Amino acid sequence: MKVKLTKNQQLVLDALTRAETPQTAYNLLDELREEGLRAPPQIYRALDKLLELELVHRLESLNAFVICAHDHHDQGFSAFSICEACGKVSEFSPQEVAGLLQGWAAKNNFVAKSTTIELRGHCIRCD
Amino acid sequence: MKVKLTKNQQLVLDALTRAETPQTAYNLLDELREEGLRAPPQIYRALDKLLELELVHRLESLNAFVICAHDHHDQGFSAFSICEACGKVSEFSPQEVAGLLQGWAAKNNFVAKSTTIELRGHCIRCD
DNA sequence: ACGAATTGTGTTATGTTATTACATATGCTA
DNA sequence: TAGCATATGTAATAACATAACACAATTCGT
Ligand SMILES: [Zn+2]
Ligand SMILES: [Zn+2]
Ligand SMILES: [Zn+2]
Ligand SMILES: [Zn+2]
Repeated sequence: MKVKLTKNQQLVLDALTRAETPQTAYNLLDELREEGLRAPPQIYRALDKLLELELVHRLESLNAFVICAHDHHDQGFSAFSICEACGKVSEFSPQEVAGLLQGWAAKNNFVAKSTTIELRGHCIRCD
Repeated sequence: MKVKLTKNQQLVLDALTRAETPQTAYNLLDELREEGLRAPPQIYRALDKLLELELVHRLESLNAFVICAHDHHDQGFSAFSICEACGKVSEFSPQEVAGLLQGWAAKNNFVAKSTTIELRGHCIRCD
Protein backbone atom coordinates (compact mmCIF):
# COMPACT_ATOMS: atom_id res chain seq x y z
CA MET A 1 0.00 0.00 0.00
CA LYS A 2 2.73 2.43 -1.02
CA VAL A 3 1.45 5.88 -1.85
CA LYS A 4 3.26 8.83 -3.29
CA LEU A 5 1.94 12.03 -1.83
CA THR A 6 1.39 15.11 -3.91
CA LYS A 7 3.15 18.38 -3.20
CA ASN A 8 0.35 19.88 -1.13
CA GLN A 9 -0.22 16.67 0.79
CA GLN A 10 3.47 16.45 1.61
CA LEU A 11 3.60 20.09 2.70
CA VAL A 12 0.71 19.59 5.10
CA LEU A 13 2.15 16.33 6.41
CA ASP A 14 5.52 17.98 6.99
CA ALA A 15 3.94 20.91 8.78
CA LEU A 16 2.09 18.54 11.09
CA THR A 17 5.27 16.54 11.64
CA ARG A 18 7.10 19.68 12.73
CA ALA A 19 4.27 20.81 14.99
CA GLU A 20 4.50 20.05 18.70
CA THR A 21 0.77 20.49 19.19
CA PRO A 22 -2.46 19.95 17.23
CA GLN A 23 -2.91 22.35 14.35
CA THR A 24 -6.12 23.70 12.92
CA ALA A 25 -6.59 23.92 9.18
CA TYR A 26 -6.13 27.68 9.40
CA ASN A 27 -2.94 27.32 11.45
CA LEU A 28 -1.63 25.13 8.65
CA LEU A 29 -2.77 27.60 6.05
CA ASP A 30 -0.84 30.40 7.77
CA GLU A 31 2.18 28.16 8.14
CA LEU A 32 2.16 27.21 4.49
CA ARG A 33 1.30 30.50 2.85
CA GLU A 34 4.92 31.05 1.90
CA GLU A 35 4.93 27.66 0.21
CA GLY A 36 2.14 28.82 -2.04
CA LEU A 37 -0.98 27.56 -0.32
CA ARG A 38 -3.53 30.32 -0.31
CA ALA A 39 -7.03 29.03 0.36
CA PRO A 40 -8.77 26.67 2.81
CA PRO A 41 -9.75 24.02 0.24
CA GLN A 42 -6.10 23.36 -0.51
CA ILE A 43 -5.52 22.50 3.14
CA TYR A 44 -8.72 20.56 3.66
CA ARG A 45 -8.18 18.48 0.54
CA ALA A 46 -4.70 17.52 1.61
CA LEU A 47 -5.97 16.71 5.10
CA ASP A 48 -8.77 14.56 3.68
CA LYS A 49 -6.24 12.44 1.85
CA LEU A 50 -3.90 12.19 4.82
CA LEU A 51 -6.81 11.20 7.07
CA GLU A 52 -7.85 8.55 4.58
CA LEU A 53 -4.30 7.16 4.64
CA GLU A 54 -4.32 7.42 8.44
CA LEU A 55 -1.12 9.42 8.42
CA VAL A 56 -2.97 12.09 10.35
CA HIS A 57 -5.82 12.16 12.86
CA ARG A 58 -8.53 14.67 13.51
CA LEU A 59 -9.20 15.61 17.13
CA GLU A 60 -12.91 16.26 17.22
CA SER A 61 -12.89 18.12 20.48
CA LEU A 62 -10.37 20.64 19.14
CA ASN A 63 -11.26 20.84 15.46
CA ALA A 64 -7.58 20.24 14.91
CA PHE A 65 -5.22 17.70 13.41
CA VAL A 66 -2.19 15.75 14.62
CA ILE A 67 0.36 13.56 12.95
CA CYS A 68 -0.17 9.85 13.59
CA ALA A 69 2.21 8.53 16.21
CA HIS A 70 2.52 5.01 14.81
CA ASP A 71 1.46 2.58 12.10
CA HIS A 72 -2.17 1.59 11.84
CA HIS A 73 -1.76 -1.38 9.59
CA ASP A 74 -3.53 -3.74 11.96
CA GLN A 75 -4.68 -2.15 15.16
CA GLY A 76 -8.18 -0.92 15.71
CA PHE A 77 -8.80 2.67 16.59
CA SER A 78 -6.68 5.09 18.52
CA ALA A 79 -7.39 7.13 21.61
CA PHE A 80 -5.86 10.46 22.51
CA SER A 81 -5.02 12.35 25.65
CA ILE A 82 -4.90 16.10 25.24
CA CYS A 83 -3.32 18.42 27.78
CA GLU A 84 -5.43 21.54 27.95
CA ALA A 85 -2.50 23.53 29.32
CA CYS A 86 0.42 22.74 27.03
CA GLY A 87 -1.44 21.14 24.14
CA LYS A 88 0.59 17.95 24.21
CA VAL A 89 -1.23 14.99 22.69
CA SER A 90 -0.50 11.31 23.23
CA GLU A 91 -1.92 8.63 21.00
CA PHE A 92 -2.55 5.10 22.23
CA SER A 93 -4.46 2.02 21.12
CA PRO A 94 -6.49 0.53 23.94
CA GLN A 95 -7.32 -2.90 22.56
CA GLU A 96 -9.45 -3.91 25.52
CA VAL A 97 -11.50 -0.76 25.24
CA ALA A 98 -12.06 -1.55 21.60
CA GLY A 99 -13.27 -4.99 22.64
CA LEU A 100 -15.66 -3.67 25.24
CA LEU A 101 -17.15 -1.08 22.93
CA GLN A 102 -17.44 -3.66 20.18
CA GLY A 103 -19.27 -5.87 22.68
CA TRP A 104 -21.67 -3.09 23.58
CA ALA A 105 -22.30 -2.41 19.91
CA ALA A 106 -23.01 -6.05 19.15
CA LYS A 107 -25.51 -6.32 22.01
CA ASN A 108 -27.20 -3.12 20.93
CA ASN A 109 -27.41 -3.80 17.24
CA PHE A 110 -25.06 -1.06 16.28
CA VAL A 111 -22.35 -1.30 13.66
CA ALA A 112 -19.54 1.11 14.45
CA LYS A 113 -17.63 2.44 11.46
CA SER A 114 -15.41 4.76 13.42
CA THR A 115 -14.76 5.56 17.05
CA THR A 116 -13.57 8.71 18.75
CA ILE A 117 -11.93 8.60 22.18
CA GLU A 118 -10.42 11.78 23.54
CA LEU A 119 -9.34 12.48 27.11
CA ARG A 120 -8.96 16.11 28.03
CA GLY A 121 -7.08 17.14 31.14
CA HIS A 122 -3.54 17.84 32.27
CA CYS A 123 -0.26 16.13 31.73
CA ILE A 124 2.03 15.76 34.71
CA ARG A 125 4.17 18.74 33.77
CA CYS A 126 1.11 20.99 33.82
CA ASP A 127 -0.59 19.76 36.99
CA MET B 1 -28.48 20.17 43.98
CA LYS B 2 -31.84 21.58 42.93
CA VAL B 3 -31.60 24.28 40.30
CA LYS B 4 -34.27 26.45 38.81
CA LEU B 5 -33.62 27.07 35.17
CA THR B 6 -34.13 30.44 33.58
CA LYS B 7 -36.55 30.99 30.74
CA ASN B 8 -33.96 30.64 27.98
CA GLN B 9 -32.37 27.61 29.58
CA GLN B 10 -35.76 25.94 29.89
CA LEU B 11 -36.66 26.74 26.30
CA VAL B 12 -33.46 25.17 25.03
CA LEU B 13 -33.85 22.15 27.29
CA ASP B 14 -37.43 21.64 26.12
CA ALA B 15 -36.43 21.93 22.48
CA LEU B 16 -33.77 19.29 22.98
CA THR B 17 -36.23 17.10 24.85
CA ARG B 18 -38.64 17.26 21.92
CA ALA B 19 -35.93 16.56 19.35
CA GLU B 20 -35.46 13.03 18.09
CA THR B 21 -31.94 13.71 16.90
CA PRO B 22 -28.98 15.88 17.88
CA GLN B 23 -29.53 19.57 17.29
CA THR B 24 -26.98 22.20 16.42
CA ALA B 25 -27.06 25.57 18.14
CA TYR B 26 -28.42 27.11 14.96
CA ASN B 27 -31.13 24.44 14.66
CA LEU B 28 -32.19 25.41 18.16
CA LEU B 29 -32.08 29.08 17.28
CA ASP B 30 -34.41 28.50 14.33
CA GLU B 31 -36.70 26.39 16.48
CA LEU B 32 -36.88 29.03 19.18
CA ARG B 33 -37.11 32.20 17.15
CA GLU B 34 -40.83 32.40 17.76
CA GLU B 35 -40.18 32.19 21.48
CA GLY B 36 -38.08 35.32 21.24
CA LEU B 37 -34.55 33.97 20.92
CA ARG B 38 -32.81 35.93 18.22
CA ALA B 39 -29.05 35.59 18.44
CA PRO B 40 -26.48 32.80 18.85
CA PRO B 41 -25.19 33.89 22.27
CA GLN B 42 -28.61 33.34 23.77
CA ILE B 43 -28.48 29.71 22.66
CA TYR B 44 -24.85 29.12 23.52
CA ARG B 45 -25.24 30.61 26.98
CA ALA B 46 -28.19 28.40 27.76
CA LEU B 47 -26.33 25.38 26.42
CA ASP B 48 -23.27 26.19 28.54
CA LYS B 49 -25.39 26.12 31.65
CA LEU B 50 -27.20 22.93 30.67
CA LEU B 51 -23.88 21.25 29.88
CA GLU B 52 -22.52 22.31 33.24
CA LEU B 53 -25.57 20.75 34.93
CA GLU B 54 -25.14 17.68 32.71
CA LEU B 55 -28.72 17.92 31.54
CA VAL B 56 -27.39 18.02 28.01
CA HIS B 57 -24.35 16.61 26.20
CA ARG B 58 -22.30 17.93 23.35
CA LEU B 59 -21.45 15.49 20.57
CA GLU B 60 -18.02 16.61 19.45
CA SER B 61 -18.06 14.76 16.19
CA LEU B 62 -21.30 16.49 15.13
CA ASN B 63 -20.97 19.90 16.74
CA ALA B 64 -24.42 19.20 18.10
CA PHE B 65 -26.25 18.68 21.35
CA VAL B 66 -28.51 15.99 22.82
CA ILE B 67 -30.61 15.71 25.92
CA CYS B 68 -29.09 13.51 28.61
CA ALA B 69 -30.68 10.11 28.71
CA HIS B 70 -30.29 9.53 32.44
CA ASP B 71 -29.00 10.88 35.73
CA HIS B 72 -25.31 11.49 36.13
CA HIS B 73 -25.26 11.89 39.86
CA ASP B 74 -22.63 9.20 40.37
CA GLN B 75 -21.54 7.52 37.23
CA GLY B 76 -18.43 8.47 35.40
CA PHE B 77 -18.64 9.62 31.82
CA SER B 78 -21.01 8.64 29.07
CA ALA B 79 -20.41 7.19 25.66
CA PHE B 80 -22.60 7.67 22.61
CA SER B 81 -23.45 5.73 19.50
CA ILE B 82 -24.57 7.86 16.59
CA CYS B 83 -26.34 6.45 13.54
CA GLU B 84 -25.09 8.32 10.51
CA ALA B 85 -28.21 7.41 8.58
CA CYS B 86 -31.12 8.25 10.87
CA GLY B 87 -29.32 10.38 13.44
CA LYS B 88 -30.45 8.28 16.38
CA VAL B 89 -28.16 8.57 19.39
CA SER B 90 -27.86 6.16 22.30
CA GLU B 91 -26.12 7.10 25.51
CA PHE B 92 -24.46 4.53 27.73
CA SER B 93 -22.01 4.43 30.62
CA PRO B 94 -19.31 1.83 30.09
CA GLN B 95 -17.85 1.52 33.57
CA GLU B 96 -15.14 -0.91 32.54
CA VAL B 97 -14.02 1.37 29.77
CA ALA B 98 -13.80 4.19 32.27
CA GLY B 99 -11.63 1.97 34.43
CA LEU B 100 -9.30 1.02 31.60
CA LEU B 101 -8.85 4.59 30.46
CA GLN B 102 -8.32 5.72 34.02
CA GLY B 103 -5.65 3.02 34.30
CA TRP B 104 -3.93 4.21 31.17
CA ALA B 105 -4.03 7.79 32.44
CA ALA B 106 -2.55 6.84 35.80
CA LYS B 107 0.31 4.96 34.16
CA ASN B 108 0.96 7.83 31.81
CA ASN B 109 0.80 10.65 34.32
CA PHE B 110 -2.28 12.18 32.82
CA VAL B 111 -5.22 13.58 34.78
CA ALA B 112 -8.38 13.37 32.72
CA LYS B 113 -10.96 16.03 33.43
CA SER B 114 -13.38 14.94 30.75
CA THR B 115 -13.66 12.12 28.28
CA THR B 116 -15.33 11.90 24.91
CA ILE B 117 -16.38 8.55 23.45
CA GLU B 118 -18.43 8.55 20.29
CA LEU B 119 -19.15 5.61 17.98
CA ARG B 120 -20.31 6.50 14.52
CA GLY B 121 -21.96 3.94 12.30
CA HIS B 122 -25.37 2.45 11.63
CA CYS B 123 -28.14 1.27 13.86
CA ILE B 124 -29.85 -1.98 12.92
CA ARG B 125 -32.79 -0.26 11.26
CA CYS B 126 -30.42 1.52 8.86
CA ASP B 127 -28.06 -1.33 7.97
C1' DA C 1 1.91 7.66 -28.22
C1' DC C 2 -2.92 8.74 -27.81
C1' DG C 3 -7.24 9.88 -25.73
C1' DA C 4 -10.26 9.22 -21.86
C1' DA C 5 -10.87 9.00 -17.10
C1' DT C 6 -9.41 10.11 -12.59
C1' DT C 7 -7.24 12.83 -9.36
C1' DG C 8 -5.30 17.09 -7.86
C1' DT C 9 -4.93 22.29 -8.03
C1' DG C 10 -6.13 27.27 -7.71
C1' DT C 11 -9.56 30.50 -6.78
C1' DT C 12 -13.75 32.90 -5.37
C1' DA C 13 -17.50 32.83 -2.82
C1' DT C 14 -20.38 31.17 0.63
C1' DG C 15 -22.06 28.37 4.47
C1' DT C 16 -21.77 26.93 9.26
C1' DT C 17 -20.33 27.12 14.04
C1' DA C 18 -18.86 29.98 17.97
C1' DT C 19 -17.24 34.09 20.52
C1' DT C 20 -16.41 39.06 21.88
C1' DA C 21 -18.07 43.15 23.49
C1' DC C 22 -21.10 46.09 25.57
C1' DA C 23 -25.35 47.91 27.45
C1' DT C 24 -29.22 46.64 30.21
C1' DA C 25 -32.00 43.85 33.34
C1' DT C 26 -33.06 40.63 37.06
C1' DG C 27 -32.68 38.31 41.41
C1' DC C 28 -30.38 37.40 45.61
C1' DT C 29 -28.49 38.83 50.01
C1' DA C 30 -25.96 41.79 53.40
C1' DT D 1 -31.97 49.27 49.55
C1' DA D 2 -27.47 48.99 47.87
C1' DG D 3 -24.28 45.90 46.02
C1' DC D 4 -23.11 41.78 43.63
C1' DA D 5 -23.63 37.95 40.78
C1' DT D 6 -26.10 36.10 37.09
C1' DA D 7 -28.74 36.46 32.96
C1' DT D 8 -30.37 38.89 28.75
C1' DG D 9 -30.50 41.32 24.14
C1' DT D 10 -28.00 42.80 20.29
C1' DA D 11 -24.51 43.75 16.81
C1' DA D 12 -20.35 42.57 15.10
C1' DT D 13 -16.79 39.47 14.20
C1' DA D 14 -13.95 35.31 14.46
C1' DA D 15 -13.09 30.50 13.46
C1' DC D 16 -14.04 26.37 10.96
C1' DA D 17 -15.57 24.17 6.60
C1' DT D 18 -17.60 23.41 1.92
C1' DA D 19 -19.55 24.41 -2.93
C1' DA D 20 -18.63 25.38 -7.42
C1' DC D 21 -15.97 25.96 -11.42
C1' DA D 22 -12.08 26.10 -14.59
C1' DC D 23 -7.88 24.07 -15.48
C1' DA D 24 -3.59 20.96 -14.92
C1' DA D 25 -1.33 16.63 -14.02
C1' DT D 26 -1.37 11.73 -13.70
C1' DT D 27 -2.93 7.11 -14.71
C1' DC D 28 -4.40 3.61 -17.66
C1' DG D 29 -6.06 0.93 -21.53
C1' DT D 30 -5.41 0.66 -26.45
ZN1 LIG E 1 -2.43 6.95 14.57
ZN1 LIG F 1 0.71 19.76 29.66
ZN1 LIG G 1 -26.05 11.85 30.21
ZN1 LIG H 1 -30.27 4.53 12.03
